[in-house]
Amino acid sequence: MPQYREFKKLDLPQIDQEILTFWNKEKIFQKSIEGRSEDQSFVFYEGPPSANGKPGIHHVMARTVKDLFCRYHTMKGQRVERKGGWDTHGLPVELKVEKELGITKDDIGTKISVEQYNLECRKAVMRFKEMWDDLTRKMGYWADLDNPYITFTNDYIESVWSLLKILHSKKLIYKGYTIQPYSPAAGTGLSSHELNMPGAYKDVSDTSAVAQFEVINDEKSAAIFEGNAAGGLYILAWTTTPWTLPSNVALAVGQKINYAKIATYNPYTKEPVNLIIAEDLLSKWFKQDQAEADYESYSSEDKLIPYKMLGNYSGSELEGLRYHQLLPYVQPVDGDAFKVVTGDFVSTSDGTGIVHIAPSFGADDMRIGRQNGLGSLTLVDKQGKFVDEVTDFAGRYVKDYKDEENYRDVNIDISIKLKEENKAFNVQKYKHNYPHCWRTDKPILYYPLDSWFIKASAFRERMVELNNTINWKPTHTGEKRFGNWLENLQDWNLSRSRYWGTPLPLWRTEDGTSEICIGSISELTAEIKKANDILGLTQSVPEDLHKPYIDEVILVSGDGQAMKRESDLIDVWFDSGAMPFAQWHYPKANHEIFKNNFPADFICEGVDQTRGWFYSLHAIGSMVMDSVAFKNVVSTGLVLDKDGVKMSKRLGNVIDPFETLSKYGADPTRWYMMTNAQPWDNLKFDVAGVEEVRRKFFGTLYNTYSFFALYANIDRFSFEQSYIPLKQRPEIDKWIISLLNTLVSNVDRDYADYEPTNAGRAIQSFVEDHLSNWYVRLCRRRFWKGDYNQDKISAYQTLYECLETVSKLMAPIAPFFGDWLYRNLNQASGREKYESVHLALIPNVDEASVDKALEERMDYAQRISSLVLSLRKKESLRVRQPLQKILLPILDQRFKEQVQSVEDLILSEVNIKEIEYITDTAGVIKKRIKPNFKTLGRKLGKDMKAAAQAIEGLTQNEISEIEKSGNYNLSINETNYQLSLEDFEISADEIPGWQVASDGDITVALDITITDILKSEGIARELVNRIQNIRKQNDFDVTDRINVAISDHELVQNAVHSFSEYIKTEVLADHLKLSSEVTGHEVELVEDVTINVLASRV
RNA sequence: AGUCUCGUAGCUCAGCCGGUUAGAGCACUACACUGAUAAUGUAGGGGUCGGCGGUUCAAGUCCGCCCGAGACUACCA
Repeated sequence: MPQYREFKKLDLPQIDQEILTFWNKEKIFQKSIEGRSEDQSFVFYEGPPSANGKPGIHHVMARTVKDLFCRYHTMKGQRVERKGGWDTHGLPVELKVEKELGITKDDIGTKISVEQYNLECRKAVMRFKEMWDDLTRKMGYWADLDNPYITFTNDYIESVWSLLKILHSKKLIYKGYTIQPYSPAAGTGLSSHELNMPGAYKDVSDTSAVAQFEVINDEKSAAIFEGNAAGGLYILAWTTTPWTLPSNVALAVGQKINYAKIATYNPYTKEPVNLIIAEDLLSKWFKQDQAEADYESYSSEDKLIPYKMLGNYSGSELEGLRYHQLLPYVQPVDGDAFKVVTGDFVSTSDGTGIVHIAPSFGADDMRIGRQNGLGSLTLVDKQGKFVDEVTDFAGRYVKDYKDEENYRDVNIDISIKLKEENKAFNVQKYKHNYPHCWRTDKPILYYPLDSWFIKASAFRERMVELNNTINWKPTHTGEKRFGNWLENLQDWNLSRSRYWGTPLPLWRTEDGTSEICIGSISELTAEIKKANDILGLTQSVPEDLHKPYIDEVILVSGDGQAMKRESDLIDVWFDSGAMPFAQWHYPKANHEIFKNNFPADFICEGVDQTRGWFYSLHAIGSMVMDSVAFKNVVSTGLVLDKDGVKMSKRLGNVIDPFETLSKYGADPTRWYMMTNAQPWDNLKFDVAGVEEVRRKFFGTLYNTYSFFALYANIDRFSFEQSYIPLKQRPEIDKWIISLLNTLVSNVDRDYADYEPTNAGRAIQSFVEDHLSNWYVRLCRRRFWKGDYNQDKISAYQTLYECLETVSKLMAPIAPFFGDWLYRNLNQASGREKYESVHLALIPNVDEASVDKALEERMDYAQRISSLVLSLRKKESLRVRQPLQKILLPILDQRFKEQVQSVEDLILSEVNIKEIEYITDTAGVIKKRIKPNFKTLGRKLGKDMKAAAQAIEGLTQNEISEIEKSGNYNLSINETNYQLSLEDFEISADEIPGWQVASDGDITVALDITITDILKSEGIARELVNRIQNIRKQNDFDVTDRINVAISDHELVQNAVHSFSEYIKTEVLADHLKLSSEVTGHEVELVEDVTINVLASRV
């Protein structure tokens, strides 16, 4: 018969190795997929990582979550394919290459050809693939590494194009311009990624100005002009970028904000003026004494400038007012201008409550401009200089972009001009947070740039609707973070002016009248042929669809004009969001596969992907398929260092995943990550925690298995006897099986609900607290004592079943150890046909074996034992010393019956002869009464406090009265309340004359009298213990029989005399004798008494 | 700056519908145990549950404000 494998010690990294080799050799991963039917599929999408950087410990986190649910569903009998993937395009790749080559974006096309550059990117992008694959294997992440999808392949690009074509044909793709961060110093637009680089936002001190915009007196404004004091009527607007003032086309007010009209004098020109400003902000610009000063008697020499209130207007009343252009260099031709509009973003937290609008230089401004049909002015060029039309400032940089010598801030000069022309109300330095270009360290500006867009906003409501059907873990990420984002969804800026990425498949005629979107290579082939024919060219489809080759392709419009490709690339997020389609090269191929694999049942990535991959998947799914792209999504938190600080190379607190895996093994790492905190909370990663998991959980489980293996091998237990019905098993077996089934049911539910932490913790608590620390400890003797009888077989079967079930339940989180344990059991017993736990199924719950009453009484047994042990401890009575009895007050019959049926367990656990149950006769037990707040609170309300006091003051007699009659009449503040037994919590408090210990409603007293016979038995047990130690020291086998000789000391005489048989059985001795001449080990029996013991093998 | 999340013992975390001694593990201290032993048990110290206010008979739990940490978003003028 095969033996259960036995080990010297627990070596988890070694187990990883062994199981990895086994998986490889037997192709377990493939079998786990192929063994499941295709119509039982569970669809998982792998979010593609970028292999141009090394994997970190946080990747182990997300991948553990991914892996465990895929494994779980496999073990539920589903077919779970996991196609790996690589994200290969995009800015991070380009930046890295540029850094390595020591070039900047400007050098591309000059110092290095685009061809060469893209070649470098292509080389760089898979640089760490091997390392990633290695990590994947070592951490036990099952994914198909041999057939990954790769975003830079022609097939992938073709699929992406086909999606764009679908969107294009739905008229969802348009060219427009948006306001984007732009670095005049570097001459390039910046991505939000670049703007989010650390240090990009800096506190800077800028010249800010409050400008006076003079309102035109016309029909519309007549009402506002009414009651004016001397001087013109001006609206005040504040800006930190005076250089945008020449491009001003509107002023925005808040619809619901209240504005005041006041009369005062301009602080620079001293001219009388009427000003409009948000009422709440008056105090920001005017002091109390200015309000109190007399407006009429002001003269220009006075220091104090008075003001007086003239009227109040709401924002809506101001809407539509016209004003004279502030700095009339150029007027817009593409729309209306110089009027007051309303904007929802206007607040009164800063400035004047009125916002100056220059659509070319602000995203909000642009948006509000579009909404109101405003024109725009762009009086600054791409170098950041004023254009010629701005006569007096023409050619001057709006910020110091070039480190010019004697650079003079043009904003100051503009402010001076405004002051002189009675157009400035206030000019001062203002400190604020402003983004800077990470490369040049110069302030960026926001500039209108041409872009291609997807009209995602048209699907806003549908996306929100679909999102509500997605199961998000945690909920708030989906409802709040993602949901809020969708509700404010803007169009998707698709284009990127870069080099290494999927080219936009759009060709346009010079004048923009004709455009074509290419959706496939065959279409491109046809179009090229057409162009060749008409334009007389000899081009062909490029072998590589990237720049620069694709840019060389000229197509032809319906009317015979040449069409050139729009030179932009597409956003990489579109690449990754296209993976449900593109990973199968759909729609060019694999229609059936695609149909079976859309949408995903489950995806998982870090929270940082909420607006990234999660969004791009969702958006494309919604727009193209009118469907969610995934049904369940887990977003994992960040992995921080043990002090809660983000890991970074700079701080040197980065944890190398390979080191952790090889030192502790994959399973403890995974287990720690899943059970220490919910995976969506940030994890403070501390290797000490991994070590603790290894020791406590894996160590305990290993010990339990080792214990089982040791005795099962001796008894040659291999589960060959038929399964003993639970009814015929001892109480404790039924109990652990009941707990086990409860565990299976909970864990199965938790896994199904994407709650790995609860699942792991439940398994851990079962193994540590119940299986090892209670079941095995109490049952030890059943395994090593006596014949191979029904009781023993029952013990083996029970323990085996627990271990086997645990191996299955833990396998999703700890795939190596789970499989190792399963195989160790199964190979010896041959109980199941599966060669790996990952091919097995999560066991079914046997509802019939769950016995809550049994679980309750075992809980009593544990608590009572614990109380007795603590009493022993207080009295310094070691457990080996038997004691006669414990006293247990009983409050109701059920409790007594429950305890009685576990009495034996308690007695042997705490080494006591009997339990004396004491009922409440003659007031032996003193009781304590407490109100049951839950039931009483509802009844009594305000009287609760007084009632609690009254109840706690009840006498022993009154308490017994309540117990007997079952009700009590309580009168509080002249109100009578009829209370019943359930409104009280009565428990035993003390037994006068005895030492007691209590835990909740259980109270125990211990009889500490030691009779002679008890004392002898105690000594006998001490002897057994010493002899066992000697056996062990001598390296006897646990089954060896021995002869024993003991010094003839008076202390041991009685013990040996009365308990000879007991001692002999315990230590497997054939003979036991007392002798005056013993040459064995010298051992201390009790304090100050030393005897000699000789144990020799028969 | 906004949105979201979090704040419970020295550390990592539980704490369900609000209900009265606020728990567990680690660490620390002491004492036991030792046919599972690179384990284990018992006991002990350690908390104004981030702060303030509110709702309620009752708040760690619900509400508001503030402080602190983090993530995401951001030209708020």
